[in-house]
Amino acid sequence: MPELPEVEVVRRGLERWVAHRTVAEAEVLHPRAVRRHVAGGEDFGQRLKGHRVGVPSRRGKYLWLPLEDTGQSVLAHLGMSGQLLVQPHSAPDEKHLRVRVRFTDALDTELRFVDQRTFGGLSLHDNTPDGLPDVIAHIARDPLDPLFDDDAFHHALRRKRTTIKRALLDQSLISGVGNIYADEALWRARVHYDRPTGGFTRPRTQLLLGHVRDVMNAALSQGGTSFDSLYVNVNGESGYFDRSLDAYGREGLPCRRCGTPMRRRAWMNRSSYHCPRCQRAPRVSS
DNA sequence: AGATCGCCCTGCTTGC
DNA sequence: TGCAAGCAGGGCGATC
Repeated sequence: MPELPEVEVVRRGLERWVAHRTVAEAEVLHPRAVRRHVAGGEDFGQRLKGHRVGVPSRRGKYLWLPLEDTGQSVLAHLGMSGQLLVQPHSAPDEKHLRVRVRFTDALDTELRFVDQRTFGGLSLHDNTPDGLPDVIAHIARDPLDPLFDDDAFHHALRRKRTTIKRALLDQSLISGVGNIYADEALWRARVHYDRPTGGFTRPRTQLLLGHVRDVMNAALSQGGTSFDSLYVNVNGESGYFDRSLDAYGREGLPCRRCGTPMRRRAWMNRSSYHCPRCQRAPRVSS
């Protein structure tokens, strides 16, 4: 499940292996992969053809490839199971290959979007004056963005009548945090997922943000070293995703701080993992 | 209008 | 053994 660090690893791979190449042909093999492109797969391919790719950018879990001199970008979201792979032409098609992009140069590689569960996809959008695809203008900056405003985040938290894990997953408040890193950061900060945000003090917000950044940077430093030249996103198969987790997936296992068995709770159609001792539930649970 | 919920999708795991 | 249900879950649109 790619979250910010995994997507950033992909972005770096694309910057190295795809930037500044000109599209010869884009082939859509599954319509759902480009469902956000209303005009359809054929049109999507035609519009990429002949354009040069600029430097890939990222905000939260979204990444995009600017198409130079068009004012547009190819936006990508990996969803649950998406991968962007740079493969030799001769590599056999992956079972869940959805989109293939070939380039005009003589390098023997092509870009492939592979996605088993098809929650992810590619689409083409106009850029805002900031160079951001217009459809993600509502996505907040992510906590590794130098322009992320800690103080504004704190005030937004206090304004919202919600609980802390919901807030961490709200991409309009802070982007790039998914279920896994939310649980990890909350465990590190010793905060229960159902704690109301209205009562957060400035130091408590700062502490939590620090842990969010720590856990993401740790994952990033692992991921940054484990992909090779032709495999941009390994998505769980070869190393960077098996980083040590302290909370997520550890139901029944001893808390690494206090030894108390970790708990899993059904939460918003998914799971929340926490230590019942280190992360005390609020008195009035919603 | 802000908060909440259901749905999209496929493969692996679990249980009867 | 075989099938069905459960589970993984980000984001968007509908609904309250």
